[in-house]
Amino acid sequence: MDVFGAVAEPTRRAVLDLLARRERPAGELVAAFPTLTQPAVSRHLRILRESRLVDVRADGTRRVYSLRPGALAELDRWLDTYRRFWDDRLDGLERHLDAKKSGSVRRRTK
Amino acid sequence: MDVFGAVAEPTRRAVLDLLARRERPAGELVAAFPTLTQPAVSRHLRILRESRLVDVRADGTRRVYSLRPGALAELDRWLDTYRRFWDDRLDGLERHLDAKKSGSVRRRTK
DNA sequence: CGCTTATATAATCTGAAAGTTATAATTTGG
DNA sequence: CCAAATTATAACTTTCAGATTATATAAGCG
Repeated sequence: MDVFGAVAEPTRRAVLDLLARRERPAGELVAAFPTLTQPAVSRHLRILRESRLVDVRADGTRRVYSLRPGALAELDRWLDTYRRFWDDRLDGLERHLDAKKSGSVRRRTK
Repeated sequence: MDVFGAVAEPTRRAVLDLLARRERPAGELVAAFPTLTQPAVSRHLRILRESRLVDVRADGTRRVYSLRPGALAELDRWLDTYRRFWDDRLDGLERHLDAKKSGSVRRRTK
């Protein structure tokens, strides 16, 4: 599965959101989705692994997952082609600069 | 179908790529995919319409499709959360500025 | 060692997505 | 009007992603 397919799934985006804050062992991620079974989450993690969106490191029996930067950059590059369609008022650049200066995550503008 | 799901499909991304250069009637888009039938492409166009990624305008019997900026901005906003993970070397900003200055589409860096 | 804990994999089921053929709807030109 | 052209929709089939249950694998602990 490619990166586009990987992030198309809401649960997987939620996993990425959790990992964006901090790395977590698989069990914690399983617990974060009470409506899903452990194998279901494990399968999502496998897909995220295979599409290079996350890293895993062993810690005893635990498997600690962390976000992996590179893969999402592919999405960003794809968006480059289209960015000019809404970017002409420089909003995107302003957001970009703002995010960098403050070092924090920008809130939605609208 | 949401925007993430819409762009997850390779054919639909190819349609967006074609529309990024210029607007095109449905028939031209159908012709661009010789391995698919007309209804198959028409269905993809419907999905792109419903997810607000394209606009349609009637021209006689023709239906002229064009790219619609707003929807992809949602993807861009989602990426904002993760951008800092690969943006620390300022590459993303440089690309951003470069693309704006040159007014052209940046080639892949690697 | 076994037993428990943590996670992954296998086998299977199910529903949704995407493709096909056939047909409808709409506009235009003669 | 009628026929051709263009596009959309309907009905159906097939493929595939995502879920479940059951089981395997592997590490830590008494």
